[in-house]
Amino acid sequence: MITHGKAGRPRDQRATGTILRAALALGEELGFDGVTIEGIAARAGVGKTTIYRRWPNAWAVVMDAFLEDVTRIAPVQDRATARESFIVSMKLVAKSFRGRHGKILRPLIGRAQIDENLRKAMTERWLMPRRQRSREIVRRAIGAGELRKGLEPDVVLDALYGPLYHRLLVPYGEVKLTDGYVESLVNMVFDGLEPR
Amino acid sequence: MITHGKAGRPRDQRATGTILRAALALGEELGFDGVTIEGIAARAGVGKTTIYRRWPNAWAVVMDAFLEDVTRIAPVQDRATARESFIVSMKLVAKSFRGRHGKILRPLIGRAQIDENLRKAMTERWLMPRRQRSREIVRRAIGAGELRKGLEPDVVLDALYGPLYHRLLVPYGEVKLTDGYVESLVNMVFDGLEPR
Amino acid sequence: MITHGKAGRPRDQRATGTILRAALALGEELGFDGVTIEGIAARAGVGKTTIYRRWPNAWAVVMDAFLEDVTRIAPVQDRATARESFIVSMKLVAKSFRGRHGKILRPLIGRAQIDENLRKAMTERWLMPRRQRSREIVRRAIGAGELRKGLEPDVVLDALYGPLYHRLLVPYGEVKLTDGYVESLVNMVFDGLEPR
Amino acid sequence: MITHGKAGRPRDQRATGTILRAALALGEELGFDGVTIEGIAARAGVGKTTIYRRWPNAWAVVMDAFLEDVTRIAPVQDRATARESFIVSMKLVAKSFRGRHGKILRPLIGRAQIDENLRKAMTERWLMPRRQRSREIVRRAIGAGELRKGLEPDVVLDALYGPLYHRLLVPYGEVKLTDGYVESLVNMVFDGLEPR
DNA sequence: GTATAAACGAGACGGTACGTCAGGTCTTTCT
DNA sequence: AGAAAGACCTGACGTACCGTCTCGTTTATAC
Repeated sequence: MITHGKAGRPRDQRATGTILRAALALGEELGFDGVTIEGIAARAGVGKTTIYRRWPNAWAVVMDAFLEDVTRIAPVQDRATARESFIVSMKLVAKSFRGRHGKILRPLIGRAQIDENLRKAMTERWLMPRRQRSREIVRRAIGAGELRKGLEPDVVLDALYGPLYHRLLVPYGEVKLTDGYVESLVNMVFDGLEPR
Repeated sequence: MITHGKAGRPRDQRATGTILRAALALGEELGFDGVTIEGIAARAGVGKTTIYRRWPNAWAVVMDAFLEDVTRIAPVQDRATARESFIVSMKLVAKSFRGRHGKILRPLIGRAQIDENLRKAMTERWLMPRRQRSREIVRRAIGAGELRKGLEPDVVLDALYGPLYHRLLVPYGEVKLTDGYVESLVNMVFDGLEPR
Repeated sequence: MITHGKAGRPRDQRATGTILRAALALGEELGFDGVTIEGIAARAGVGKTTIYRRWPNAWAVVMDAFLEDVTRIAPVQDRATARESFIVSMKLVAKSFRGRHGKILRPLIGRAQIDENLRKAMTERWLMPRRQRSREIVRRAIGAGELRKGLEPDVVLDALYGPLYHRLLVPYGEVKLTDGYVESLVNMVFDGLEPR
Repeated sequence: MITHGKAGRPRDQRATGTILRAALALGEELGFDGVTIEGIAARAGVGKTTIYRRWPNAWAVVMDAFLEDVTRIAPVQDRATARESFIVSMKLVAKSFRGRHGKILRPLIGRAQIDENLRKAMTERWLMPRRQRSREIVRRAIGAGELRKGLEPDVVLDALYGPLYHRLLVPYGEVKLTDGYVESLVNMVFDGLEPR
């Protein structure tokens, strides 16, 4: 009497989408700490159990809603030179930080400081893949002689992307993530601080 | 008949300390999202009103408890050269991130993404003063010819400190904030990525 | 092409029995208010729909399980005199109250105070038939001169059986339904309270 | 430092009353199994905790609401003879069964079959006191020669009151608790079933 | 030295959301 | 077409904290 995982009513795929959209809408209206399982359920016209069957808590829903479309926004760009690749890629990232995604991302990374599962999801489904491809660009540029031999790709990437996240997350003033900022940042890191 | 704010029983100064210590203890035991006004009150043997009279919510208590001793930990160091100053200062910061303060700081910065008052407190009472002094070091180094003319101090500081906070907050892997990392990071940024 | 009520898979008759047994078992383990359609289904290894196809709710299942065997337990006894008939019959009833059936009957009558369908089922399938036969015994005894003329059979039966149910259901102390109690009760009612 | 059970804000006595009244009102509107802590709280304009602080569940509230005024309704009456005392007392009981209290009492006794605390409350706060006084009447009547020597008061009371509860709780037909019924019942029990 | 005033601990108050359970219905696949 | 499995929406459960509000008590300044 083998029931090979097919018995029973299948999960309603439309419900999943409705829930994700409701979560984002609520977050944008009330702020993401105001997102509540009960709120999502009411907004999506869905029972609470239907949500709990898919996610363990409200933040996990928001994270999924975010990851759903973040991947196609701001993908890592590959250009002729590393310098150019990073300027283009990072301008895309800065743009998404300035816009709708920044509004979601800040609370999400914030919450991830406390919620280990959230942290893991963010790492595996978003950041690691980006890192991978970026590391490749650095390695190729080293091989091609564009970048100094002996550089550690991860340190390089920290030096480039670190400041972006720093400005997003760490509140030391009112500085903005403009395209100009990205350009002068990348150039500065490529050229070094000292006079030649 | 003006009673110039001196009438009535004065606030118990010992209670303030007890509350702060209780908040930290609870945070370290349960995680900082498990810190609750009721929990602190019970732990400190204090009424809830006594806490609400001093702080608006539990995170504000934790923030105060943190700021209380963070200032004397890892103050900005000033050495003969900017490169040296940053290496020393940032090693202190890295050390505090690796230890007890990192455990508190991560949740706090996390929560500050959502709580505007927390963000403001952190900026004004901790980050801005540090920035100020660091900016001065950069400016002096430019004047002394150690650093390239025309550099914007804030971009420089982002390039140096950004990666540190990035590794603390953004989960892309298991890299650690060692002293060696700080050294190679600072040197890399000072020297630039390209071969000379 | 008429398929007159024979089409499709026939109901599994064994399932009916399994369900009834599961309901009783659960009731005896958890108390009868802990009996749940989901619980019965899980215990009987049966889908919830299979139960809903046969009964409207959990109490109806329990009622059926009870009525299944209550009829053959404690049937109304007919002896030479009414007094004897009632002593024997009521001792049987008292015995069943003291035992397993009392454990089920109390919650059932309790629930019947609220659930009109339960009340109806209990009346029609259990109590009315007994009443009928008991009334006959009373009427015959009146005709035979054993009982006073002009007595209303229903009042007589209330006076005899009422105390039994009273002790079962109404909690005024710790009195027990012993055989001795039945005997002295019946004799007292037959003889009257006043000295002759 | 003795805090003699007086510390803290005292319970709001008006809330207690509002809750009890809300519980009864809901019960009469929806039926007593439809009475819910959430419903009572909403109706009374009170937080759920305020109810849970006083009672463990909805039935306990209903029981308290019932007991509140049941004591002054239908108190045990004492007349010249036992026969008269019981006729008057039981007519009062029958009347209350026919009216508002019967509507509440049936579900309550019903639920008490399942809920041991309810059973206990009903016994101690309502039934036992009545029993006590009724027993006294029986004993006095025995002493005065109105009743046969050697009668057990509890069996006598069962024979008198049992039928009343029987008709209230056990569904064998549509017989009503009229004054006439009470009279013929009491007389029958006093006189006995057999012709003299 | 007696008011007056504020802080204190305790704990009740009306709320919101939690995560769970069961209800009764509906939708699959299997027999 | 019935059965099992299991998803669906609904509604109530009992709990935890929220931030506010009495209480009675304590501790200080002001008159």
